[in-house]
Amino acid sequence: MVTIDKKDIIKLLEQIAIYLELKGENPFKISAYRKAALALETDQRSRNEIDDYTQIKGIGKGTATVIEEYLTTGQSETLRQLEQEVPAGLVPLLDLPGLGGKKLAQLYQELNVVDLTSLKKAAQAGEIASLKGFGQKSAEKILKAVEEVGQRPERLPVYEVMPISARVEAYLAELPKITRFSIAGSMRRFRETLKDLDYIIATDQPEQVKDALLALPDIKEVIAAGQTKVSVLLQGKYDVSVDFRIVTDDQFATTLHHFTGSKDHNVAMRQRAKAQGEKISEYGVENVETGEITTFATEADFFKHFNLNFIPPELREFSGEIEAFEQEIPLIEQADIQGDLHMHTTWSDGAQSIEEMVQLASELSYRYIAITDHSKFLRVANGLTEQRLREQRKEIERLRTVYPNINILCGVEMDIRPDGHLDFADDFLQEMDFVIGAIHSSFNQSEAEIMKRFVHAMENPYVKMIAHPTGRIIGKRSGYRANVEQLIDKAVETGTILELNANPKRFDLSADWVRIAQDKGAQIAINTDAHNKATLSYMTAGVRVARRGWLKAETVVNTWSLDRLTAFWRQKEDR
DNA sequence: GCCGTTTTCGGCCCGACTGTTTTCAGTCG
Repeated sequence: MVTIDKKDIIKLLEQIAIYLELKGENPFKISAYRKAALALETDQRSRNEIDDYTQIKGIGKGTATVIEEYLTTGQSETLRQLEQEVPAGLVPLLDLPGLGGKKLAQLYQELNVVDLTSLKKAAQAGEIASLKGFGQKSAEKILKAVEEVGQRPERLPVYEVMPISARVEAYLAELPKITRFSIAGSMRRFRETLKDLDYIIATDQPEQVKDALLALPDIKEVIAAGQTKVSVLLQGKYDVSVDFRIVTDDQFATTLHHFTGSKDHNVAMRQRAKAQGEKISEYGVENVETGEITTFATEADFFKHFNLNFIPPELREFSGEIEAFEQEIPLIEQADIQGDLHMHTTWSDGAQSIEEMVQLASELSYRYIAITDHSKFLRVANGLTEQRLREQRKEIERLRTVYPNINILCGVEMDIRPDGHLDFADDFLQEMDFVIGAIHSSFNQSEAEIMKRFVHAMENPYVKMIAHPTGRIIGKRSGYRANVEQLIDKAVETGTILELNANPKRFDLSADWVRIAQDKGAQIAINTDAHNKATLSYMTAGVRVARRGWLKAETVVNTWSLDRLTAFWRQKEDR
């Protein structure tokens, strides 16, 4: 018997929605299935804790029947029927720009398009342009889309897009006709992966701004150039589409909110507005009765209008933020950070000397840092032996006298070896100020083997933190088979800190996990894992991920004083 | 398909842009 979990149910409902879309079904029916899937996702309970699905708002009798059938038989008659009516090959075609359910249904019915190959054939044969509702331009667009398929991943990791975003922002900052501007969309919410970039621009000279935007360097294609919206494709390692919304200054706050999203957050906000007789659009809040439109100077004022505190963009994912921010919730901020507990130097695989790292950390006004080079097992990274770590301590002691304003900890990022043994014995570990446990080998082990390694490390009184707990690289590899839930429980039990690695390629633990970790009472450290000068500044990105995970400063140990931190460590040793 | 102390029927979030139209549908965010 195959076990079906909540994710499987969510997938089923989404799958049904996709097929209904391709059938050209009533859009509200389609969105009802999507809403049901979302309602399940938002519900904190696991499958076994839910007995009556109709109790969940958004799930009625119909959907509940579909779910029950799926749970008892492992099949869904609804989905099976749809699969018979609609060729499966059409599903991925929904991702092509300009093609939605209705147009695909038409292509299927009139040209017998069933998959990418047949779509390509129809496009190349010039059959599309003569269809009703299509034309020369849409035929060309489809052909182009078909040929470009697979050339770019659908979503790009945020680290690929950050430099492009920085370039666009530098360009906007120089434009004279702009009153103010802001990043919006999923970049402002700081999601791990993005589809495009969005900017909101306030100006009273929209025509000039539009022309200036169309003069951006590296434009590969202009997708839209309307009165309030300019959309371009920027050429780079990956092509990234960038949308600009041009509005007046009084519309800025509501437009910014609207295009920051997320979509689900916006829907929920509009429902809240509706309940008080108002309608939200990007241009303001309309009183339904009088038609009067209210605008706001800032987003904070906008939220205040709905009796809410300012909801940080990072939290606008429809995961409880609207109700929660009826109260004030202080999240961690960059300014709370007192130090960085994970960084490398030329002693192992870093690019900077210890002294350079100390200088840079001083410039960031940190109170303390830990120098944590790799340990001897990691030969490829020039890992340090006991002997070399003792030599490194001498150098650190020398620097302590040169830089009295910052505390420098003698640390090590110690390997947890494949068999679970730690790279150093306890009597050496107790010489160190700070020991990190980390996995850098045998990524393919089973979950049980990986967890055995972690548990053994966490049970050691001298291992104070686990670095990059899942080992993932966003968009590249999924990491080792860590059971994060179990890891968090063990961290709470043993008083071991879990790392939020601020490297944008890692962000490991992820926002979702640190949120759970905080709820369970675990302590988190946000560390850059810097290997050179530039990457010490990853802290800003790490803090934003922490905010996405609703972290308060209190949860994050590197907002604490060094005294409090060492007292916390002592507790673990005294257990 | 879901929902409801204004409704068990008739709404469902809202608007811009494009392309194919001659007043609008489809797509997108």
